[in-house]
Amino acid sequence: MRDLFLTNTLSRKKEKFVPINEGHAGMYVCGPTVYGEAHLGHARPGVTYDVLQKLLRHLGYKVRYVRNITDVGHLEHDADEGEDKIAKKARLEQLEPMEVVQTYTFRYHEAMRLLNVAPPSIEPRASGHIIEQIETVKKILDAGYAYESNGSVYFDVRKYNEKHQYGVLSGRNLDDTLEGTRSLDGQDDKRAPYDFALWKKAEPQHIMRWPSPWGEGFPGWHLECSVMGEKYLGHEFDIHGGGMDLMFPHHECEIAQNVASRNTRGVHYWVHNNMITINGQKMGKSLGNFITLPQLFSGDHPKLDQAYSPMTVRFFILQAHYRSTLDFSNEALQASEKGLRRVMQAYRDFCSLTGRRMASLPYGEFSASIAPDSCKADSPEVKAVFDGVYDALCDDLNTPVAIAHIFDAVRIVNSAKAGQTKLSDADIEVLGGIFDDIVAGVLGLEDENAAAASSEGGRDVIGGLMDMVLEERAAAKAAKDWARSDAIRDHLKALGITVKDTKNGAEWTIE
RNA sequence: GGUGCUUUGGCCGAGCGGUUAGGCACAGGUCUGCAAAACCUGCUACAGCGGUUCGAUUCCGCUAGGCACCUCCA
Repeated sequence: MRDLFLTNTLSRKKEKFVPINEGHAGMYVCGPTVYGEAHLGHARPGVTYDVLQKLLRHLGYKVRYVRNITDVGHLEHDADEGEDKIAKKARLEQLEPMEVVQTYTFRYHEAMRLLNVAPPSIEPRASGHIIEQIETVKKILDAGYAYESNGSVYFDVRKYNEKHQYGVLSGRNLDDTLEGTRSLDGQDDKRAPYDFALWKKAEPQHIMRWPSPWGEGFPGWHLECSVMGEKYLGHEFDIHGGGMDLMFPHHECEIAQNVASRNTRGVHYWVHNNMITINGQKMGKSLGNFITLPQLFSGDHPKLDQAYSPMTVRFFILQAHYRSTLDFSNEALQASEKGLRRVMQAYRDFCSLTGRRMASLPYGEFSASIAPDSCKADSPEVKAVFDGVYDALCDDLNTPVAIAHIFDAVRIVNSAKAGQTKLSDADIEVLGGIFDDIVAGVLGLEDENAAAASSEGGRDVIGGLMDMVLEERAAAKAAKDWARSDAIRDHLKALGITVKDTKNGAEWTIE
């Protein structure tokens, strides 16, 4: 099996991925808190870990991918009167909290589906694991790393830090943390400002509440990931992903909870994606500078010059390394749109040239037609593409470099199409594998044109009609009736069909 | 204030002690009734100042700018 290297936040270094169980990979990723529309920022982890998951599968691992839905416990502030995000939204919109959860879970799924982000193996919800969370709180209390206070239970960070290291992940020590922690009102129940809630007492007006040994309440935000990760992936598992902004305190608390409740940090590889910025600033809810995914897809936002297709957004994200910030701009998105079009056009041309079919991957599936560790290509150029693509992807998921090599493949295909070069059968097989397994499979780029034209067998009907129309135009051209042939082309253009004349006759694509 | 990251050509964005990343845009050419696409060619940058080195965009130091986390955030 080809070696995969990942940057582990714990060591701040690239490490070779060695799974706990050979041939298997367990991965947990922090999903959304479903109290609002998903925005461009949410697309980044969605796409990043989708690619990681698909790469692992392509390399031969059996993957269990768990991505949670946070539907309770995520507070506005860490203060006691901080309101639950879901409950607040429910109050504002006069809905049941679970109506809010349902609405935005559905919309999140819809956005992910459009981005061709495969659904996880398991998508657990915090509210569905209250019992398990209560059990974990008990264990932490029993271990002496938590205390009850006025109906709430808090994690005793100082006590924990005596034996263990609070801050291993984010690289800070307790004194730094103390120095930076603001004193918020309403924290009287806590012994120290950096202590965090495992269980919160529900105030009388609080709707989402569950009985517990400490009275009616609800679980603290950090708890769900520890609990559900353990439940579905085991005491220890391989990979935990999430946004860099979750590193502290969320993931730090997760590690502390794991150690306190089950005596292990639990996670072997911590992977963190960087943020998407706009005008150099983090795109986020609190700054209000976000563009939602539906807005992006429709173009309906003052900052958008045009609509951008889901695949353009996906390609845009993949053109930067996941650990770098990525700045949103119309220019950058437009460049991605054109670059993507070039890749997909070459993929289409490659298929028609060689009589292959484009990989049509049902939602969530991936392709594995070539072996990642043996390249049978004849030409050095094709070999270089193969090596370049796999080396890049296995080197900490370097998608921008992989894409750079895919553009080399595009050039190879275009040269062949122009009759400038010939491809051997072996070269065709390797290139086919690159397109099917990597472009369509791992990177998850699908042909939006083909999808439109081929829906429900429409391609055959449309194809027949197009043959008819283009024959008509060819006849006009033969008679040098340029007005007529241009009129046909203009008319089709107005319908969203672009016609290009090539040496081999007219070609058409639907926008 | 604490901690960490970052500064690449017109734009986006990789990378790294000695190599042209790549895309977009731009210019010229080939092809073409026109258009589009494609192909070929051109465009060689790494904030500033020092240092280490045979050699630095890449390592070290300083200066300046930017960002993130420390409070909810993907």
